[in-house]
Amino acid sequence: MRKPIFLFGELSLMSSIQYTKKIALIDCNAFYVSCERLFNPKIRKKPVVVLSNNDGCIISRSNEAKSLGIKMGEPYFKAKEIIVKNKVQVFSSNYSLYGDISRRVMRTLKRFNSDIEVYSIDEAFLDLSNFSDEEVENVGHEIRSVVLQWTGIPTSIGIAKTKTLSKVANHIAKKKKSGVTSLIGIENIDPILEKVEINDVWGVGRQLTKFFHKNGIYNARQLKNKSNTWIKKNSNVLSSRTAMELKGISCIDLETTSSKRKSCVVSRSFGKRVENFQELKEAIANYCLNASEKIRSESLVAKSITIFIRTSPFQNQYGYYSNSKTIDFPIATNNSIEVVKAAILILENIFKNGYRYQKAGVLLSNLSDVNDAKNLFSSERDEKINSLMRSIDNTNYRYGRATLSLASAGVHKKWNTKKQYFSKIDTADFYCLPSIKAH
DNA sequence: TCTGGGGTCCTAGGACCC
DNA sequence: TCTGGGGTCCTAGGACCC
Repeated sequence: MRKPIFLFGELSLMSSIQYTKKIALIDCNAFYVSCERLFNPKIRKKPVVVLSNNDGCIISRSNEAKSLGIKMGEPYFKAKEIIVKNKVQVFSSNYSLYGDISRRVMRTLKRFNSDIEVYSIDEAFLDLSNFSDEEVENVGHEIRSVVLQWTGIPTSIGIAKTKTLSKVANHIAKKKKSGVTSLIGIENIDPILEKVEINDVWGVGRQLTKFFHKNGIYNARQLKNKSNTWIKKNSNVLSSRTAMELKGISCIDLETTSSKRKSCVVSRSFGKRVENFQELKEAIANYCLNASEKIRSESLVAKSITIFIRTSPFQNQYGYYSNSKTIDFPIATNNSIEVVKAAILILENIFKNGYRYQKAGVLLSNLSDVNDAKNLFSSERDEKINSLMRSIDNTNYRYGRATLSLASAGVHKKWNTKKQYFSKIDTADFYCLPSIKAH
């Protein structure tokens, strides 16, 4: 839950009774690259990049790769020349590895305070309000060295009074060798905020940057000092929140309890363009199996399903087509068979012949807890299907995904994602343990 | 030839109602 | 022929995040 934004009168009242919060943002440096390096010491000092699914874009870069001018999010084929010339090590992404290392990092952080918000796979906010102004920076250094020692992952840590300011602090920490920056106890942070470009502020994306530039706001200090009335009138409540947070007034709370998700998407770009209906159907069926399994594992059921398909937005010579459709299930479900059935029905509806499809996906939405969703109509048949789903899940958990599947999901999977540079490291696999040769 | 995937929240505008 | 105004709810799409 977010706190309301304080209006003028309340402001002085609130600040007089509010104790100073201290929020740390811990961010893993070049996280995916760091994970690959853990298991491959030879690439420690070398330029390394990790690619997105389908080996499409560059989504993680080591410092050495950054200084070669390789950009975040850049398509791989565009950077290939620099990569080859400089012998940059390239990896396809290995999300189960990164997820596993991430959990280890978060577990380590929890030892410092259980009030933690795991914000993303490589970031967490930690409440350090219990420490004094004087000691909090040292605590940051302590966290950093313990995480490095226990997990091998280097981090940057920013500490400040609000989440947005701790993001700013983190941004500064990234450029420092010590890797830790605290803005706690600094009377006037304007000179610091002045050096932070407006597009580097958390919550300010491309569109807002354009808007702020048009209105003469180029850095974080300028936004901070802009009147709240002006911001609310000319922008929106989110910008207003950001500005308040820059002023040191916390508007975005730490969310320490993980809430249930509201939607679940599984979508992929194809390794090869797909033109025929049968293959598209197989792909969609596979995504449905993944999505249903995922929500089953979280005890959720979906009321709605959306299917979308599209051709490449970058290659218009073949004609662009994109379409999606949503339908509701009669009764909320997480049953793979029902989900696949509904999906194919939609696909038949939106599929058009003669296009080279590049991507497709399924979205399960209007999710609710399976126990809340139990209704009067559940029958013996439902129980049987549920127990079938459970045994499929258990089998697949034990013997690997796709051990049990549906016929509609196909076997050839010509459309499957490209993963040319996969590191094949599996932390749950005995055979992936580094070996030590005995004499 | 080759351009990721998975989320959340906000808002404008349409549908509907009285 | 002339055809209100205001409220609520829902949804699609946009913007943002990593």
